[in-house]
Amino acid sequence: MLISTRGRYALRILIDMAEHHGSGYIKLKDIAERQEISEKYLESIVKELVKRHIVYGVRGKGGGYRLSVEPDQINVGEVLRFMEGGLAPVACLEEGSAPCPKAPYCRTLEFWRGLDEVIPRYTDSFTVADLMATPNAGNDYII
Amino acid sequence: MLISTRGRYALRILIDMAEHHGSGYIKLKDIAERQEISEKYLESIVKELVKRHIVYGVRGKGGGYRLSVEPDQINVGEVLRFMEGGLAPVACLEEGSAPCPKAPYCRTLEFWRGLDEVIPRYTDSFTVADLMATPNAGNDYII
DNA sequence: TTATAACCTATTATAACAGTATGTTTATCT
DNA sequence: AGATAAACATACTGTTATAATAGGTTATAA
Repeated sequence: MLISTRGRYALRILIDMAEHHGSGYIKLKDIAERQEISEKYLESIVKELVKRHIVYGVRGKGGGYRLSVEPDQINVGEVLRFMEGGLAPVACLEEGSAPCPKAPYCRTLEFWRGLDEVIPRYTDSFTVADLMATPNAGNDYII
Repeated sequence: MLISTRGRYALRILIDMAEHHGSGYIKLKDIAERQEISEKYLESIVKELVKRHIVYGVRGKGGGYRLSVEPDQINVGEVLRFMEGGLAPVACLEEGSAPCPKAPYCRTLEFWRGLDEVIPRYTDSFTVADLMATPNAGNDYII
């Protein structure tokens, strides 16, 4: 599995925040209820989004989270990459991994490199705003 | 990680077999030595290739394995898919998984579907013969 | 000063991955 | 016929990542 729940949930959190902006700060508890994800688990995901300055949080009563960037400025590929710690399809292309000694004569390396280009080319062509506008079969979601 | 060692090694085995065809049957022991992969682990991978009729094996002394199909007829995407049990980038698109109840109003589903198309479009455009012909930086591999 | 909500640290259950270990069957060679 | 060599089969195991939980601390508003 290329993308785990961390990447998937991060996108859902960002879309949820974008859809509920304007009315002050958004509580994790509310996101958790709407998205049917454990609040505690969301915390660990939002923590990363805060660290990356995509979201900012205010403590205490009346506090919560807000996007610190417009949805059309949040790149989906970038979010997935830092949530997942990279999107390399194979271990030998993970950044920080030791260079493979077989690389000079490897018959598969170029194939993997190509796949490793194709994925970000796709993911990076989306912003959170694009996801919000995604057409759905039965778009009857009550906001 | 989208692709585990099983998929990676399977391709290396197939390329190795293609490069050493003609001289009778190829012993797993030899492949294991050339590829520096444990023979026992290779067994479990080749087993799948035999099951899929891409490779066939002959027991006993002088036995070994051979490709049962020409390298240009072996699709890389297909090999990866059955070795990995699918290449879906997210759990909700795995075949055999329960349909997601959120699908009708999911803002990310179409995005994932798109990624799930992009990956096979790339992988399926390669055959084992293509991999063999892949240009390398320092192609000094001794066959 | 109490309620609330973000923030922080540690722990845990499960499953997949990557590989081992041991043995059985089938074929060839002497 | 017997030794050897290879595929084939089944079961087990250590390690790691995932997907959370649990329990607490700090900051803010009413």
